[in-house]
Formats: sequence, structure tokens, C-alpha cells
Amino acid sequence: MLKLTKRTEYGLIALLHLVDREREVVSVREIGDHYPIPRRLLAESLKDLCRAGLVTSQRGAAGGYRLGARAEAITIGEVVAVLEGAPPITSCQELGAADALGECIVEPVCPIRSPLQRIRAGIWALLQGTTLRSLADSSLTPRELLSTPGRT
Amino acid sequence: MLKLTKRTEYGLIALLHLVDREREVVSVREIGDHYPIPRRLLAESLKDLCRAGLVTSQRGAAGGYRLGARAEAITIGEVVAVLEGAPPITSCQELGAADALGECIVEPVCPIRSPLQRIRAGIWALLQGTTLRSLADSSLTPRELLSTPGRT
DNA sequence: CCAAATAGCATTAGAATGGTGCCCTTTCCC
DNA sequence: GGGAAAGGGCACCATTCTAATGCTATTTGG
Repeated sequence: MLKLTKRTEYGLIALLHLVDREREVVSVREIGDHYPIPRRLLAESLKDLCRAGLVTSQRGAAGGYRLGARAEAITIGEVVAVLEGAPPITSCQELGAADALGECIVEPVCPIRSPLQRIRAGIWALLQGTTLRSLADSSLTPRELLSTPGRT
Repeated sequence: MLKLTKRTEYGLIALLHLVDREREVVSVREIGDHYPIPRRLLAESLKDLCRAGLVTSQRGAAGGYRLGARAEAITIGEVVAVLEGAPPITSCQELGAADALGECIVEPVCPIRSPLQRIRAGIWALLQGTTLRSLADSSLTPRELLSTPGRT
């Protein structure tokens, strides 16, 4: 289904919490105490984010996590890619070459021509264009997508 | 995971095929012959789309399907909602009232404050703002989202 | 009447998801 | 030094979702 996983939700919650305390080391316990979510899974998400370098960890008694970069430099796309695997944007589809439509001789139904691939690319672009900072500031979209135009 | 289902893909392929032959009645067999996909599932998707009124059906020997509205009037959001269930945008979250952030006393962690909810809303807005026509014309996004700004 | 085509329902195998258990390693602090 | 606190790494289970197929009924054109 078209939805992000709990894993991602917990990760984002943690990251936004860390944005609030940029530069500080915050333990999973403290983050978990603020939200009605299974602390254990929160920890799993943070582990994954740590392996990917989006956060750094401090082990030991007074340990915890800290943002691995500025909040403006971490995109939601990165977070999603880490926590639920990179989107299966295959073959010639690379967002950069997204203009080269019409010229794809891979298959009878080239993936780039599949409507689903194009939609995925759009969603992906949206996520890549949203940073932790902008999410923290409640302005989700790059511009003001929520006031949708289109629909001729 | 953040992905649309095959069901949706087949539905979109069928719909785009019907856009090409607007007003004509096209059988599942004919559509299926054009793409390397299980014809049976294609039929399932079309059945669902028919129940929802996005396409109309003609039963009997020379039967088939036809678009239920103009290609400009059918949004990808509608198609997705039909084929994989409406997105779980719960409670106070309604896209219209998305401005009323900060004032939500439902839960300790109000869904509207959950980053995941906000991202879902963004994705949903994107889908709602894209029509079958614009998809057929390969210009996926309402404006030119693919050239993402943001990322301060 | 027959063949083609949609309509409806049911089921199956496999994968993904959410959640938990168990144990190890590191580090602070008494 | 020793224990408690905190992260690190697997492995596992139950439930749900997904993709796909089987079977049968109903409609309709020729």
C-alpha cells in the first residue's frame, strides 16, 4: 500500500526530537518518554540511522544519539531510503535523465514508460526536496504544494 | 514500503490505454495484448475501477470498458484510493484543516503532529493534483516539481 | 444456441510488517 | 573495580498484505 512504515515514523520522530536539541547527545530513553511508541522499535530505527550516518552514536552510560549533519542537510528521502530501503527506481530511470522520455528500448513496456514508475519518481522528488528542517517548521512541501493547482 | 501495488500499476496502464481510445469500448484482451502483464489481474483492476465508476463496462460478446469521465477529470489519487484503499488520513487531518497545526488535543502525540502524517498528506496532495491526462502527457507533476528547489 | 466477455467470490503461497527476546560491548560513576 | 546504563547485533514470531489463480455465473452479439 502507499504508506510509510512505522519504522520510518519512529525514525522521523526521533530525528525531529534531535533537531530540537541539535548538538546534544540524547538517549533513546529520553526520546521514548515523550511519545507513546514502543521504545524498542525507536531504538531499532536509530540504529539503522546510525549505520547510515544520519545520526552519530555515543556508547556507554551517558550515551545516546546526535544529528549527523545539519537539519537542513538531511532530506526525508534519505531517511526513507535508509529505513525502508531505497525505492526500486530501476534501469534508465534516474530522475536526472527523466527528460529523455520516449527513447527507451529496454523492454516492450519500458519501466520508464510505466505510469507507476513515473509516479514513484514524483513522490521521490517530493521527499528529496523536503528536509528535516522544513518538516520541523511544519512547512512540509518545497513550495506550497498543499494548495494543489492542476486538475485542469 | 513506500510503493504502489501492481494492482495500481495495471489499473493505470489500462486507464492510460483507455485514454488513447477515449469513447471507444475496449476489451481486457486487447489491453492485455499490449503489455507483458497477467491479463487476469488487469481484469481484476478494471472490475474495481468499474465498481468505483472510474470506468464503465459493457457486458456481453463485444463488451469491454470505457473511461467513465474525461481524462482531465480523473486524478491519480482517485485511482489509488480505489485500487488500494483510501489512505489512512485519520481524525482531524483533512488537508483542508492542515493549517490548524499546533492546536490539537486528541492525543499526547496528535496524528497531525506526526511527521509521517504530514508526509502522507504531501504525497496525497501530489496524487490528487495529477490527472490521467497529465500522466498521459508525461508531465507528471502539477507544476514542475521534478526540478526540486528547497534543500536550503 | 454458442462463443466471448464481464461479474463475483474464494483461495493459496509468499513476502512485508510490527514487535520482541537475548546477549554482547562500551562507558560513566560510585 | 564493579555494576548500572546505554548502544550494537541477531534472530525470531504473529499478523497482514500482496500477487496470482480457480471456478462459476451472467450478459450479449451473431
